[in-house]
Amino acid sequence: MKKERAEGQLSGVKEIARRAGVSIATVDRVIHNRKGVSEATRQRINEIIEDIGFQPNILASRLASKKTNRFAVLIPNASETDYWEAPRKGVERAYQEIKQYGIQLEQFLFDLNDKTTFAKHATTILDGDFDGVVLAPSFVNEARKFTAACESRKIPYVFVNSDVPGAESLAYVGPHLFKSGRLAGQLIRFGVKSGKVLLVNISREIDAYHHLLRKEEGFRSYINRTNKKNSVIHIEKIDITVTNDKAVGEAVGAVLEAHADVAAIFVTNSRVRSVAKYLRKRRKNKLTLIGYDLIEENIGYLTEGTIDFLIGQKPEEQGYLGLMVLFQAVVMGKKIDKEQYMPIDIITRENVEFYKN
Amino acid sequence: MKKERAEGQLSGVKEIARRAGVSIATVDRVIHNRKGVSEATRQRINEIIEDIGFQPNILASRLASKKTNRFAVLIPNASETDYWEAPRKGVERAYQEIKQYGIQLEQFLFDLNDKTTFAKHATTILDGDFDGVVLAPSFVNEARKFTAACESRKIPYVFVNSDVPGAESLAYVGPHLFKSGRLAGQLIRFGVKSGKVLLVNISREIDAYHHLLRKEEGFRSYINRTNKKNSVIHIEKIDITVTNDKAVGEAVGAVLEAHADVAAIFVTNSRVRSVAKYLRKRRKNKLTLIGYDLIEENIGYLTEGTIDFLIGQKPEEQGYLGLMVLFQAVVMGKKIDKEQYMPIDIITRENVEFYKN
DNA sequence: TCTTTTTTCGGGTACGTACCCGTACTTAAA
DNA sequence: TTTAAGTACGGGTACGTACCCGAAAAAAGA
Repeated sequence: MKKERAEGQLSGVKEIARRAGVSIATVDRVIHNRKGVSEATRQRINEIIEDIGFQPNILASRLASKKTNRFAVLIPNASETDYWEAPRKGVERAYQEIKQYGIQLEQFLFDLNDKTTFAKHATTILDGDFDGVVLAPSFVNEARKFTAACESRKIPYVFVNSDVPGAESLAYVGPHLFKSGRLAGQLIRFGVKSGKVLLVNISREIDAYHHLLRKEEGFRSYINRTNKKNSVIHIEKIDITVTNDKAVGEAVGAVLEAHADVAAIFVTNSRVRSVAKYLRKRRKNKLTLIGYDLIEENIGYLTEGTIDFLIGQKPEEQGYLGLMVLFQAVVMGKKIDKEQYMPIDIITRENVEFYKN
Repeated sequence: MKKERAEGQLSGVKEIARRAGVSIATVDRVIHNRKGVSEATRQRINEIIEDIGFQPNILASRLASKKTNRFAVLIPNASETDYWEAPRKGVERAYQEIKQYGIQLEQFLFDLNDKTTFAKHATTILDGDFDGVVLAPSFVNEARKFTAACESRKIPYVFVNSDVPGAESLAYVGPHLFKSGRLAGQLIRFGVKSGKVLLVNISREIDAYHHLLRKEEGFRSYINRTNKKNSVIHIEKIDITVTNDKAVGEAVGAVLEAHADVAAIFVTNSRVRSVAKYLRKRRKNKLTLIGYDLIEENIGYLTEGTIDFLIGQKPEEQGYLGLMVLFQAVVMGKKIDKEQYMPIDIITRENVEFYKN
């Protein structure tokens, strides 16, 4: 523990002021692009800043300016599946790290079964004088409206979990959906050399823009591209919009009876648990089963062997990074990569413990 | 952007002082356990601190106390394999984040082929008045000596990449070696139903404590446990201590000729590239090949299909977390989990791009 | 030339905490 | 009782930056 910080006299506004022969206040004006400085001195000071590579002391800066930034988070609540608990945790963790910089956070959780809750919260946020928003655009049209309003109010926003192409978001933090579908294809082919594979989409509403479909495209892309003469996999597919376990079981069961040679099943989201439940009851554990997300039920089926692979999308990390990106951009003025893809984790019984929570 | 930070008057030493009817200086003495305060007032103040849940403003604190902490990093240089470039990057990234808190960092890179360079740097560090060390205990005995010296000097240290059981380290940040071996076993079995599997250790010196052996144990544990009557995998094994490509190729080739029914090869570290090079030349691409680490050459073989799986250990994250853990413990006074296992990433051609660098 | 307005700048205080220094008060020694 | 040696505490300044306010200088108007 030394005293006398090394850079003490070399950097800092004081040194700049000294070199430029002006006061600290003037330097400060230049740094913050405020008016009241002649063009000549402004340039002189800027040169010196460039010269010594001035980096403002964020601690002192945030301390002196009692600025408070308000950020909003708009994501689904965790009632339907507990998937969204993880991003919440990540957001919370990020918040704990940055709140000492004078950040205030408000969380708005909407109901995945009720678009109007999204819209309602969106309005509240727009009226709430926020400096940035992290949101999951689960309802594409509603999200479009909201982000358009943000843009006109110059409120930066960050997408997490799924993207809305064309929007002027600060960044997207989430998985590359197409590629994660391809990965599922590769995993299937590693264990299944030929035969039929069943692809299952389970979601209350599946419209043309639904992100499940992009995973499906990726999956088909891989399987079709790697079909060789001595190794052909054929894809069967069903969309299931009634999402309770019973309905899912019946739907899947029907296909399996019609196609006895199905060797593997790929479920495009965390609902894989419903399929696992069915397979387990029918003792069809030999089927390779692949799905998404480390929710508790899925982990159970993975551990006991019904599910072979889960694909993880780092949900907590998404929440964490989503808020951090906003912070870095708005408070620290850093440039941000617009696309921040999460690693697509392959999770098995043997490594699941290191990915939990 | 609001002014008037919300907590302004509610927390802070000033408020504590007001409530206790003492001066700020006295409160400060209590907070830092300095002497010069009567037991009565000390208790009164501590109660108030508890009461309002006082959390010191780290910004102001670090600003006011011009304390500088010096940390040292002692890891291999990146000459032998470029694996160690990643932890370096991680350390650097952590440093960029914390240097504004008055942290100084010195990096010492030793030669993996020369124990004496480790020892030499160790001495320098011990003489250097550091407040903490992050080290990779590549040479177990030398590391033991060093950490013992650190303990007697009360210098906290953190292990990265591999652990030294029994040491009083602040934490271990790295993979769970045994479990990562098990994972390799599972991946192999997913593609290979029965036959022989070749396990290859490649390292200049392989003593009883070598961490490669713990991966081997994990691998054997999985394979043996899952051997069933209709699906038996037999493990062949070689240790290779001459590490150039040619020697490795010859050694592996000899085994493959002797055992024509080897269906898969598991290399316990990043040297898998040497085996891949051999297999590729001999056009034995149908063999399943699994190894470790996302170094450039390995990625090449993974992409073209010679290597099927790489197991990643998040090397950059290890460096990042290693330094961060030290920072959190020494500067922020946080309690640290002694075991910080990295996720064991399964990497294939299809998801490798999201794990790079 | 003398005002008035505008531009340009410096002094000084504040942010929340750390810590030096000085003082009043207590206790023990003379 | 006087003196010395603590003990308990408060005042005040500093850290590096932000920003208010007022003053000097320059420009514009008269």
